[in-house]
Amino acid sequence: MSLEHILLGLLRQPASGYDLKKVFDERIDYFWAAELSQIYPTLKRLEKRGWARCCQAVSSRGPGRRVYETTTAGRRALRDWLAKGPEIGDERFAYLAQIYLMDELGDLKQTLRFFTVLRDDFNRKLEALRRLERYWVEADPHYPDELPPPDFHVHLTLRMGILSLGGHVRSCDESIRRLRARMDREKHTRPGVSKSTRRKNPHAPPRHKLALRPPDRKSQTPRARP
Amino acid sequence: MSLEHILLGLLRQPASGYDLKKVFDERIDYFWAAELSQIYPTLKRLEKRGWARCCQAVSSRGPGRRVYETTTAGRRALRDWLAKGPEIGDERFAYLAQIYLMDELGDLKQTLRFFTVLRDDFNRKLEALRRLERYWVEADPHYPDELPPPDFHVHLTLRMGILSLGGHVRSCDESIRRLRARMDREKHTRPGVSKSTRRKNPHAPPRHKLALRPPDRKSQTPRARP
DNA sequence: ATCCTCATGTAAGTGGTTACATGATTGT
DNA sequence: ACAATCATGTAACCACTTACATGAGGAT
Repeated sequence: MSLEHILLGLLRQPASGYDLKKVFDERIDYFWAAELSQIYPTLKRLEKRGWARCCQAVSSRGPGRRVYETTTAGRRALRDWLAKGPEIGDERFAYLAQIYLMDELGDLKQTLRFFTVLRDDFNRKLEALRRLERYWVEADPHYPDELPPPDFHVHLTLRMGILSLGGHVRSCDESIRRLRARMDREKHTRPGVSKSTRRKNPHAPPRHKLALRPPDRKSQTPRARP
Repeated sequence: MSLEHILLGLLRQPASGYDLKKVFDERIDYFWAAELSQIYPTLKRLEKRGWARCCQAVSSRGPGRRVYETTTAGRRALRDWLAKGPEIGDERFAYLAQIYLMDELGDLKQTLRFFTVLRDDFNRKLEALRRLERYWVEADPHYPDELPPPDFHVHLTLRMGILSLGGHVRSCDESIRRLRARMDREKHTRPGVSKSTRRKNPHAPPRHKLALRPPDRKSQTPRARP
């Protein structure tokens, strides 16, 4: 479980479950989400396993705080996780599945609308990360070159987030251009409802010429499974 | 559940659970994975709900095939799903979490190794998709402009996959450049084990200057929750 | 004989979400 | 008085994975 290891990493600085939730929402958000209802039991599990220790603390309001901290055994587990290389699961992208099947709507205008919404969403997230980066640049005169190692790694993570989101936005832009080009071509060659934009019979099953297996089937990258 | 809707889309052409598994492994793989043990119960559920119908068929070897097909009610459900806009969950990226916490290893060389492995993995996946695209280009003289709508949407999906994976590879390349630059600088300014590459005390908790909340906290994009 | 592919499934477990329960303190 | 924030948690559910069970037919 990755959440366990992430908590191990964050708890190198003591924090309560409630504190951690804020860290996720305010800073980790763009690559990992976590709910309190999952954080609390995970903390207990870490404690039971000896990877984190807990001490009670008082709060000005509300119930007593349970402040956790990673133990040396916990840090060993964290290092093992980091050292065994990148964990790339088979990520699932529902929006790609939607595009794959969107011929069902039989209307390229809807596909176009879908892509613009998608683009705007990626772009909003991208802007949020860029704001964060700008803030760091302004706050620290020698950002990012002179950063101490922990901050440098945080910086690397943020850069990855910004660059890959930028890639997503550009992907959408390219698709939107292609879509518009195709729609223009159809409008000019046969005005009115063309046979390509609107399905003649919406109940006819779609025929995928392209959905053929590629010739070198065996040489395709197999999914990484542990 | 997205798998339900994906099956609804794929079953516009009749197929058995076993057939569908192959479709996932050979073509859908880069944006959605599915196991047989999940596909079979889902098919039953779709049938019970009236979104798919099933008919028995014989097989030359092995038990009888249960061939499913989407019903008109099922296609309505599929269209509703597609029409209600992109489904962008809070994707989790364990490898970004690993980078975020990798200062724990206290050795930039290991971070660099991590990034090169990551880059190679993205690149292998990218090459697989490019091979697929090349195959389509060669097989069809007027690819992609003259494609019928279903194939055009499959094409759009593949392009999105290729472009965003390309973005990931470039992100890794940039990080690798930055890492090398920093390592070079350290080597020249203070030869031997420098205080930036190696942690003096591996048990000291890391201090994150950058892990501060940005000034415009409230204006950050909230996660989309339905 | 033994293994691979075809073809169906079940059962147990994991990682995560949604909804609910509780109660103190502070601000409007 | 009412809502928001602080702070803890539980219970039920959901999507998905791993491991297991079964058995026919063809290939080595």
